[in-house]
Formats: sequence, structure tokens, C-alpha cells
Amino acid sequence: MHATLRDAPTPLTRSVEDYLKVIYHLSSQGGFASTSDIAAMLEVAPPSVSGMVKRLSETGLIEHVPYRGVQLTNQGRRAALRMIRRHRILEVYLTQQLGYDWDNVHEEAERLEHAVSDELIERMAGALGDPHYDPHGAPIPTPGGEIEEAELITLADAPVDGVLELRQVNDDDPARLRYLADQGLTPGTRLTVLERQPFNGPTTVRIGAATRVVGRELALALWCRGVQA
Amino acid sequence: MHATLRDAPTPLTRSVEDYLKVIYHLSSQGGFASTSDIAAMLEVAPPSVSGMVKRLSETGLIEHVPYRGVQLTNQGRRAALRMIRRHRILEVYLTQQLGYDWDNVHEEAERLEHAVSDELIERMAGALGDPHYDPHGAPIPTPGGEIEEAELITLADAPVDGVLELRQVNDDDPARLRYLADQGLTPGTRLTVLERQPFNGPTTVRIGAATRVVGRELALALWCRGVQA
DNA sequence: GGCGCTGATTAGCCTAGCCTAATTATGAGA
DNA sequence: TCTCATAATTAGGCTAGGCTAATCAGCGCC
Repeated sequence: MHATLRDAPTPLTRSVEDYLKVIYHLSSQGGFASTSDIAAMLEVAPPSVSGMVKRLSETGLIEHVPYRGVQLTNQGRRAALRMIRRHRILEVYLTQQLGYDWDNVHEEAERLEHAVSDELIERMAGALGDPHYDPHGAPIPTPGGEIEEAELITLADAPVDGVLELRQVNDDDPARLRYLADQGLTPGTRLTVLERQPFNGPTTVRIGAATRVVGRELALALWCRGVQA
Repeated sequence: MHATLRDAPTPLTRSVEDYLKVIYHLSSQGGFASTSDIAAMLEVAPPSVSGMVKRLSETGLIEHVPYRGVQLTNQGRRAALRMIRRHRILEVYLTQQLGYDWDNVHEEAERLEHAVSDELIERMAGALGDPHYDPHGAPIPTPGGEIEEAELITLADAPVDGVLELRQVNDDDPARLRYLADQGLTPGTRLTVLERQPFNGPTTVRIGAATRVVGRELALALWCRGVQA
């Protein structure tokens, strides 16, 4: 039998699920998630993290190297990916079936992800035709725990003259999401980098027939894939 | 401005919401809900109820008469009806939009009702055309906190020769719900009471062209309204 | 009117998660 | 190598919401 995201040996608390998700995101690039970064992301005090880290490593969900940070075990990673699948399926469902906008699904999904059953998530996924990406372009883990790892670069790092496809946008600021939707900057959009001002200045891109100047901060929130012209 | 079920002055905990729902159901007929009945319904020990009762009356959600029981205040009743609306809208949504059966929606709704926002509930209600009854025939409170109080009698109490419409079925036993669905005994069904055996014996009814014998226990779970023949 | 059963309450304890204040480890730079 | 800022941890406390054991109130029955 193959392990799937459905395994739920001991039901996890809401709080534990949140810690695992945050640790997943923080350790996805480098190796370790630090106590203070976890605390900042969850908006709790660092000693609260130390306490939870102790409990999580006792249950085998994370590995803790004192004064270095933590990493997910395989078990912890599966639990985290299960939450991420739930969150992203919920976001797609709320936007496609219930008229939510892509800038206000996050909060709702954040609460629901702890309450839904695996069955409900799979029914939603089925009703949506098993989507592969959430509304912001983030890949949705499969029920088996696989997740696409695309090599994306931000628009701020894209080479001049490159032809790009916008694949994913950061969803951490609703106002930015509204602005992006307004500008038609949604996943799938093709754009050509025309020039970039020196000293981390704005990037000028062509989108279809139009030309836009994108400031560095915004450009850092736009993840793209290179495209054969 | 009119008070609505959307008021949420202080967000309530999951546990508090459960207590209020149970107290609502227990005190809907008689006046007071007893400590031990609440404890039985929530599957907690009686002292846990005493403790929570103290907190709930301090926050003004219930009124406590020591050694007698508790009653909801208006504020508590509104909070309870809000949860009941959520629960019943969720049940309709899960059955109508996501293929759940009427015997397995309860558990899912029980968890989701604490996590959904008012906005999501109203979006679901809108997508369903603002239903008035849940899948088991129970009336859905309005967003304003009104709930239909129909005078229903159980099939076990229905007079012989009466013509009835089945309006609502108890949803506390999934196996019974499956049986009822199998027998076509769903809300809206017309039936005629043909006879009843003495000493609380079974009731014989005609449903369309068919005749069925319904045992007392089952008959007590079927709530009906008299109909002009 | 008093006995005793039942049900409610109080006393005291536990766990999960949070907090602040105090302490300790790490590692960069003099 | 030593110092010191920063980050992490420990110490100790708080609340919500459970629990068991012990006590107390209400009331039916003799």
C-alpha cells in the first residue's frame, strides 16, 4: 500500500497544522526554518515556538537541531502537503463555484482547511476537474503527496529581451492582487522584458500591444517561466 | 438597525458554539436544559458543564438557575440560531452541490459550521436559492434569526385514518436515514394511517399504492403534519 | 419530619498553547 | 582569543476546557 496525504494517524490540532505549513514554506528553499522566522510568520512569540518545536519533534513531525532550526520529517512533510492541497483546492473552489475573488479567498481557505474532511476536498477537486494550480498559479499537491517544482524566476530577475509567461503571483497582499487583476496580470499572461533601469530599478515589459513599467517590489511578486520566442 | 445573526461581538469558541446549540435544542420544548442532559449530548462529564455554564452566564449568553438548569438569553439564542442556520445551509449545499447523501452530511457540517464565514454561508444559500429546509426537513433560520415553528406530530401519535404529509425526520442515526431513503420516506411524502396495534404497537400506513408497517421506534422519528384529505 | 437517592456543584488536577522575564549559546568582529 | 549582540531556550505563569473525587442540594417516600 502506498502512503497518501490521507493518512491521519493521530488527528492534528489546528495549531500544529499551521506550524507544519509554515515550516514547510520556510524550509522549502534552504534547509532549516529558524525559530524566529516561524514566530514571525505565525505572529507568536519565539518561546511559544520553542515549546511547540519540542512537542512536534517528540511526535516525529520535525527534526530539531538546537540553535539551528527545524526541518520536516517525511511524516511532517506529508502532513504539510496535505494542508497545502486542502488550502489550494479550497481557493479554486471558492473562486470558481462561489464567486470569490482571488484576493479574498485566502482567509476563508485558511479557516476551512482545518475543518474539511479528505472526502470533501476530493469531491471539490472532482467537481473542478482536478485542478493543478490554485487561483494565484501555485501548484496543487496530488492526493499522493507529489508537488510540481517549477523553476521560476521573478520578473525582477528576468533577463532583458526575454519572453516570459507569468506563472504565479504572491498572494500575501490582497491590494496587490486587486491591482494585478485590474492590469490583467494573471497566470498565463505572456510578457516581453524590454528594459530594466539600473540599480534595481523598474522593469519595462510589453504585454500584448501595451507597454508597462513594473517597479521592483511588484516585479519580485511575479514569478515567471522563460518561453521560446 | 435590526439585529441579525451576523452579529459576532466577541468571536465564540468552537466549544461555546456547541454548548449553545445543545442548550437551544434541549430548552426548545420545556424551559430549562439540565446539566446532565447537556453533558450527555456533548459527551463530556457533568462538572465540565458546570464550569462552562459559569463562563457562559458571565458572558450573558445563558441564564443559570442553580440546581434547575439553564436557558438561553436573547443574545445566546441568536448565537445558537446562527449556528443552526450554518449547519443546515451546509447540509443542503453538501447534498445538492457536492453529492453527499442525507445520511452522511451531518458530521461534515458539524465541523464546517465553526469555520465558515457569514459571507460563505450566504453565498451558499444564494447558490441554492435560499432554501427553507435542510435535507431532513428541518427549518432553516433566516439571517435575521427567525425560525419556522411548525406543529408537527410523530407518526406514532398520528390518529388512525388521518392523512399526513411527512415533514421532517430525525437525523441522529445514519442507518435509519439510509433505510428511510430506501423506503422512499422523505419529506413531502403523503401517507394515510390505516391502523395501529395496541400497547404502542406498530402503525400501518398506506404510501401511494403500497402498505407498510412502521414500528413504534421508527414512527417516533417521523414528524408529520395533518393534511386535508 | 427525616432518610437517602439522584443530580449538581466544588475542589483540585491536567494538557495545549500562549505569554513575559531571565538565562544561555552562537558566531562575527576587534 | 575575547567580547558582545543576537537568537534561542528555560523558567514560570495564564486561560480554556477537559477530568475524577468529594461534597452538597433537592425532593420523593416512609
